[in-house]
Amino acid sequence: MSEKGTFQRLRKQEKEARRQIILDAAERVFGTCPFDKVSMRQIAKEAGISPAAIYRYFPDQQALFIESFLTGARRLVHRIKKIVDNHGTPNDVAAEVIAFLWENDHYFRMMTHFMLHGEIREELLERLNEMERRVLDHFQAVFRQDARSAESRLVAHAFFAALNGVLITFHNYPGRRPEDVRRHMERVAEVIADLFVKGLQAGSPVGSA
Amino acid sequence: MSEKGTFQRLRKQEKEARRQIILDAAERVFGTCPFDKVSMRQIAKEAGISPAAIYRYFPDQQALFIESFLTGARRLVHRIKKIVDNHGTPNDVAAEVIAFLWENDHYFRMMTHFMLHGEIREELLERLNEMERRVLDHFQAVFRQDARSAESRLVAHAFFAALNGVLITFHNYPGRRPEDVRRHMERVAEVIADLFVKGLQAGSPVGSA
DNA sequence: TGTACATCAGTGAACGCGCGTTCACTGATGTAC
DNA sequence: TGTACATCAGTGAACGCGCGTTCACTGATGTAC
Repeated sequence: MSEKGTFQRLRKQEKEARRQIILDAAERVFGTCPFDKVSMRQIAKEAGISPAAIYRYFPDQQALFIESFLTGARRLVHRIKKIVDNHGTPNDVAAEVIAFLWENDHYFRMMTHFMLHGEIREELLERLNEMERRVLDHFQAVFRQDARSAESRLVAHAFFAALNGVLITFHNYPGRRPEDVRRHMERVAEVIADLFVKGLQAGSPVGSA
Repeated sequence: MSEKGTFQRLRKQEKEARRQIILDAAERVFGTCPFDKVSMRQIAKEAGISPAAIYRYFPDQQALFIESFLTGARRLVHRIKKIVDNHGTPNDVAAEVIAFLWENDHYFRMMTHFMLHGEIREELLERLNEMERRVLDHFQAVFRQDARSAESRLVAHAFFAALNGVLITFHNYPGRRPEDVRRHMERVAEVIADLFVKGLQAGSPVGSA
């Protein structure tokens, strides 16, 4: 009985390991190919299996993509948390977000994809939301406002949105070399972080004259 | 000779009118169908012609889409200009941008599409850039900064990016009714406009301690 | 005025492509008696 | 230990779809003599 249990556990672990191989392959493909060009066939090829085999491990493409995205998002959240814990500034956080999503463009692409092209299954959406909430918690903390005030949450929302906007707006900045685009993003993000800090020092964010 | 010229001019006008019919049809299709689902076949159907006929008036899909986008963008720029000319505030501008791009979702979709999924032909890109420059000019003006300072231009960039970010980030805000989403966007945009104004009053946007 | 030709808008069908996903099947391994 | 059966990973080919675009063609109108 206990041996049988062990066997089953082992097989489950092996299955999990193979699942991870697919995720890793997906990761690599995302790294070399624009997100919206990535296909199940490509991922299968990179993983060394047939496309049909993927469906033993993931119900469909959406589940696989979101799983892959969450892996990266967890890494980013972890980095943000470290900065906030070490008494970093909003500008430090902004720089980290820009850097991470610049260097891991596919996560950024997936994020905007999920934000814009809805139709995400309820249970997957919940996992995305949970991630967003964690980001917002950290953003709220870095501004050192009263964490329970609704306005402070709104500021976190605004900061999150603004940083996303920077990444999107200048993504295809025409006629610039990539390093110039990145530098521009960093500067704009810095302006935003700076204005947020100064604006918050000046008074309650909304309504007070 | 002069009659011949008139004839040719008339025919050119007629051709232009038919071109406009296609653009209007595209506009209507965009209004009822998510941007990335719109096809040449659909537009042709709405215009009452065959898909092949479209190619007499536009070299390809990209040219048609960008032309359609520019029509809407021109309208938005015009509204922004009016607000700035009438001494509106950044918050007024923010509200207008959110309202317009909320109500004309397809323009917003196209904008993000162009920003993210590059590969736009040089000559069309230039027309998009020109539009962006006009928006930035007005943004710069509404903050009443020194219009020639590089920092003031950077603030305009930041404001533009932040507003885009608001529209994208909360576009699919889960489990909310559309009017709640819109209200949320308005509030977040208000926070941003407010923090920008207060932050600018507090001092030079970047670098000054 | 009549005729031969050129121009051009527009059509229907097809091309070629790539995609996510499914299906019938193989072959290996584990399980029960 | 041997045998019949169950389980399951994985495959190759195909399904069904929709897309942007092209092509050979029609038919109407304008033009030249």
